[in-house]
Amino acid sequence: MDSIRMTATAPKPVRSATGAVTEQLRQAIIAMEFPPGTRLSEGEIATRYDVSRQPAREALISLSKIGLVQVLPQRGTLVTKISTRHMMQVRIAREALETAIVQRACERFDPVIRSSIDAILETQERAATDGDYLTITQSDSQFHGAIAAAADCEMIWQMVLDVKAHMDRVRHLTLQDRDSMRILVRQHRAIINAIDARDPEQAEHAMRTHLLEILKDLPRVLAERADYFE
Amino acid sequence: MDSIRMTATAPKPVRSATGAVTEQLRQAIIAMEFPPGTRLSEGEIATRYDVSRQPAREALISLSKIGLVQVLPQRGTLVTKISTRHMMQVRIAREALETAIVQRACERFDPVIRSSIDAILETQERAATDGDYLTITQSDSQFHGAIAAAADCEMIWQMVLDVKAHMDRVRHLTLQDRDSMRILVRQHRAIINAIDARDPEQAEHAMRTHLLEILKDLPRVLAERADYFE
DNA sequence: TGACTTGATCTACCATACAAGTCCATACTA
DNA sequence: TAGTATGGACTTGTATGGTAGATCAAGTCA
Repeated sequence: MDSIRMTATAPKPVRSATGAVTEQLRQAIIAMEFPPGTRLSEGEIATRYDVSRQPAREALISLSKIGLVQVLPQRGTLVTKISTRHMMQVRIAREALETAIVQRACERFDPVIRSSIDAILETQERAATDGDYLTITQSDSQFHGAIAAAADCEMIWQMVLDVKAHMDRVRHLTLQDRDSMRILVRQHRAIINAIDARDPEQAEHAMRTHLLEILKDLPRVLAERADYFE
Repeated sequence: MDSIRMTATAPKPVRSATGAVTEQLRQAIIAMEFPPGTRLSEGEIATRYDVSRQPAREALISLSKIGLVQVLPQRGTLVTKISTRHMMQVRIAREALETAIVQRACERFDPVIRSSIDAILETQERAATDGDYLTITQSDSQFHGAIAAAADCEMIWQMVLDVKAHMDRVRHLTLQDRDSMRILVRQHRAIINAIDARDPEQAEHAMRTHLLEILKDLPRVLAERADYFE
């Protein structure tokens, strides 16, 4: 399990309190531990993660830049509700960035990183048959990140990570069955095959359909959990 | 002059010390008031803008997220040098995002905002003949922002603003002559014409050539000011 | 009754003090 | 002289006190 941390997407361990709180809080929000609309506060976060108010504050500011929380001056901080209008832009942005990445990947693709991708796909294959949701999501991020790294687009990948957080939050609401996991792995293979063949149009198309798949359950979630939306 | 603040791209006035310092520092870095490699420090910024260390610190953190400065823990903070590798990704990212915006603009374009764009173009026309660099850059940002707003892509525009900061810094180094200003206005007209005609391919093409123009002087700058690069 | 005032109690924001790591010049030692 | 400690002057990171603004409920006056 620890070997996957050697891939290009492995985040460097954060030693600072601010970084630690930011990361934990980010994951907690994505995992719906703090549902949309939840009222947070610097002091609350501080005591929860056993740090002072300052790191807690800076963590909230960081997440507000991404758009996961909303800081209302002198009033409070709350977890942003999901907005279909916002999700539309998130989808467009991620699609634009990641299709650009795979197109560049068809021109320039680091062979060393390429060889490491097969292992990621195998991990996904096993996780799909096992129905292992956690491993699927983690290795999915690794897959996309590895492609970006191989295409020398790591700065763009950082941008993708920010918008991806919103999609991950929605995805966490859609209960993943084995079928959709298998579809995901198949789509991943289609993407990497197109890159291997240096076919930009095919790669772009494969990536686009893959990303479209992620949000196809959004209307259902909207109907079921209207309180999470605005 | 104040009427232009009514357009969609006008940032809401920041009353907080952190916001004010962030904005001033950002513009100062873009204007090369702090050249790449300059060593900053929280205390230094604090005294310069007459605030305490805390707002200065948070401003530096914000700019480090964009990539304009680099915070080295316990060591210092410096203005990031220009990297051709980084600028390549900046160009790809902005191209991807803004072509996506104009494509969406061909499907959906707010007529009220559309009508305000003509005034922006006229302002640019005057500024180009006058050789007014400041007005050109300001209204350029307004033009792109207005298109994003009309296409209901304001969240994507925020992302563009971040990467645009890097391109603006390079652009500030290339002394703008009247000819290139006129080219800029002509390209803007080509973009808006394509959107008016609801021609996605043409709009994308026009935007792409326009953005390509901005960085065409990058090699010359690299040769002249190698100390700004890494 | 209804509009307004007031005050208690939240909040984020800012200022300041302290802690800990880094760098560098200087002094010391072999 | 070359190498190594060492102490001080930086830096960012963290903790905490205090302030202004927002909210809301209770009270007051018409």
